[in-house]
Amino acid sequence: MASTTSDVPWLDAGQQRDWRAFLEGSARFFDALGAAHDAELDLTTGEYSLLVRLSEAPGHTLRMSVLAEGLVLSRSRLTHTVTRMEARGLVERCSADGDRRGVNCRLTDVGLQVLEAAAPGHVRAVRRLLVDVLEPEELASLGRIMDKISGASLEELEGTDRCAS
Amino acid sequence: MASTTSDVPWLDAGQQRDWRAFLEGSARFFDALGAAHDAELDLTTGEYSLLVRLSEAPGHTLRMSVLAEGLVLSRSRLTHTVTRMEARGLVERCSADGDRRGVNCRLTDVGLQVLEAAAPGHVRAVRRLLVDVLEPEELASLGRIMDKISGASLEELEGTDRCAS
DNA sequence: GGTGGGTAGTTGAGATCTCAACTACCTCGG
DNA sequence: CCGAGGTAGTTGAGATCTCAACTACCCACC
Repeated sequence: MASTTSDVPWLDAGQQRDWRAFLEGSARFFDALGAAHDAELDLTTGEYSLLVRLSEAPGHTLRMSVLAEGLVLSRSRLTHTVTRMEARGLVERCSADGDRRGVNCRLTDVGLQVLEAAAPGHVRAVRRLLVDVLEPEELASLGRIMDKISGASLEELEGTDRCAS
Repeated sequence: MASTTSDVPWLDAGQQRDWRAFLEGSARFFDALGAAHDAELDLTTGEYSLLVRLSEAPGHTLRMSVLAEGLVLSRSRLTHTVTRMEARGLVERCSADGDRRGVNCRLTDVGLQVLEAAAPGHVRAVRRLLVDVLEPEELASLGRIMDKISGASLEELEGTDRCAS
């Protein structure tokens, strides 16, 4: 884009390069990670993340809304995903404690087994594509930087329910 | 995940944190960027990127395969996307020069106008969510790091056609 | 000069995602 | 109590994406 119209703070060449590197790098990374999952695992990356969250939760159980927020999924998308995973027996819904609107999602034994079977392949892929590609201090920088980015986006969408519609 | 099974090089706590920061940060960022596009622009982020590529190409024209590779899209997805954009008059297909299998995609005048109308809002969002959030040297680091990540993923998928099926 | 193997792009059906209702519940003020 | 307004989750229809054929073409070798 030529920067003819003024009063818009265009990006300079370096910013442009860096931003595009981010755009392209994440696209390629998530694409390659997805390909690795397709090739050797029975779970998409999204399903895997969902199971991981549950496996870390007390009682292997989490409220739908907590899952949605944590996984950066819309409520609707989570509903559909959980429905599919429930049909496969990986996960089950149970009504929540006090609030009768709430629904809990619980990891089943089968789900745990599937997760454990998938974990090595997943971790190998994350190493191959990310962790082992960077110097330790680069990985740490990436972590710090991405936290800042998370923060800014979170702030922008607070109040809104982009991922909670 | 507890790391009981051995012989898999699990991530240590720091690596885990950094990797998850990347995962969550990109998800939140692209979600927020998409929301910004929805709110003020007539183009999704993907459509915007496609128009940008064309606008930078000689003759505002690019081969489908080049577009697909550059945008990290499968051939099939690009076909569908271009079909929809062509129906909106943003872009047009024309048969390529020497190779009669090839198809060129060209930016139309309308497409250029729409792109120019969208650019300020897009750039503002990228600033707000990324560029202005980071110190200049952080943005530069991010760029370098993401280039390395791109490289690793590209290497992994070379030969394969994950994004060219 | 034709045949085998590759490349470019498309197609359509099924899977997934989005968006806007919609149900059911909670909460709080009056 | 009851009603208004908010929250949790679901639903279904339409949009989009994926995957596996499929068409058309190029190339190189015999």
